[in-house]
Amino acid sequence: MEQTGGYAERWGLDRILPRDLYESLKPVRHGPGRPIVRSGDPARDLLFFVEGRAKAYSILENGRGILAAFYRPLEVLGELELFTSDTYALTVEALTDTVCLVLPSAAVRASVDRAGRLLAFLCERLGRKLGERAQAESVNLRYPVERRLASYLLAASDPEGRIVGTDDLGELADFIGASYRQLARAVRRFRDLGILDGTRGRIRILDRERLGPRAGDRYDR
Amino acid sequence: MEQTGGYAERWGLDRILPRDLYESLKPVRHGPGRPIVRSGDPARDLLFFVEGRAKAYSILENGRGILAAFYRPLEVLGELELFTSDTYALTVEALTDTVCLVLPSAAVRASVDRAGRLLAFLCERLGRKLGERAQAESVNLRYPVERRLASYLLAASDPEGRIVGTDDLGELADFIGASYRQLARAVRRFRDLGILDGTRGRIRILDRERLGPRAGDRYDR
DNA sequence: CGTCGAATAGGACGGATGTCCTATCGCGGA
DNA sequence: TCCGCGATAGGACATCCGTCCTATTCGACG
Repeated sequence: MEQTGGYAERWGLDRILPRDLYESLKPVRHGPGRPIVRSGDPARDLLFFVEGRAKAYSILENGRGILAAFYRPLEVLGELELFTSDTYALTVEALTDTVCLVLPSAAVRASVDRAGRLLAFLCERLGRKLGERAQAESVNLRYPVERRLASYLLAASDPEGRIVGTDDLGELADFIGASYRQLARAVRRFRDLGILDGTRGRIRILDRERLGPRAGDRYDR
Repeated sequence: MEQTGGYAERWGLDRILPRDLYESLKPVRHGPGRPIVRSGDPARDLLFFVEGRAKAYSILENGRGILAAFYRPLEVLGELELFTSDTYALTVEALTDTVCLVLPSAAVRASVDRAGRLLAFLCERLGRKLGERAQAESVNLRYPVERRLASYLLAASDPEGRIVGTDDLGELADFIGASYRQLARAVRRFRDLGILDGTRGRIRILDRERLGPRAGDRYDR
């Protein structure tokens, strides 16, 4: 059963999955730029994202996108759709080489009575995601871009100022729901203040301290 | 055990709850304007909202609010926090006389192994809420207020044009993430076009057909 | 019926944001 | 090294939007 390369144990999936489900886990790999699940495709699987980085997004009718989240292990994909929907809501795209352990959704639904731990785990993840989305929505909707940028940088950087999420302005614009142009203006102001640095669509934090007062509510509360 | 007034059976809670949890359900009533749960309070209970109407909202540091949802039975409150958080994220306020059947969260957490059906049910509700929030966020963030108004009216009205959600412009402004003023401008334009009617902060749909082309993505997909 | 007060409708203005477009930059190839 | 192309930085402008303020309206009450 080491076809899952030890990932299942490392992330404790052996403790939350009934034995039969645990044994039916299958690893699936995707390289950078490849879609792991695609919005609108039949939601047949529940996936445990155990290796690499990925981003989740959706595209609206008017062609504009929302970058919903950046994923790193451990993450679950397809849990939103498990009891709710036939098709995936978001496209999740690998940013690096990734590994997912895959379980057919139908098998999970069929073992509800034995899968209390798994379902509790999924409730926890869903609760967390819902909380995060609600918070991000509020911030995106109720603060100007400059404050959103400050919020993001605080939420996505460590104390030394290294950015954990994305430092790509294009992606960031989609994430905080702004145009590239407007985000660039905010970056410019922060650069003039000596808070940020960077060129060619990338940014670097110079003075994390001074971001706080400019941030308002944060994305990660 | 008819202290729950038949609500538990009507909504099928007897089929998803283990016997001991089912028997510990307690009805709680709240009148209009009363908070059912308050943002920031300890999240001690899981509540089944079985009677009346309510609204859920949060307030940001800058004093601005987000109206997250309107609830009518059957709805679940506190499921987001069940495995995730110590405190309620949103304030839920009764709009009419309401009844909730209440279960201590700790009791639910303690019966994970027996509560597969309940947890599956909660996963379904969470998945639905998450999907709805994500969709609403996208629309709010990526379309101008006029299109959001059209989207809302389509999502919240029946084919004859009766509004199911709120017809109060103040509440609606919070819900779609706009200022009252800006929403009023959009209402004005639609009124000039003969699509809407109404005064004193209330609206009525005259011509539902013509909303479609003005809507873009909808809140309820 | 007239008056008063609270709430609504709408004007004025400035700021925030998006779109479009151009100048500039950086890198790869000749 | 120089040239050319794709990408980035930033200007110009129109629109969307929020805040502030005032006129108007509706209803309650005398």
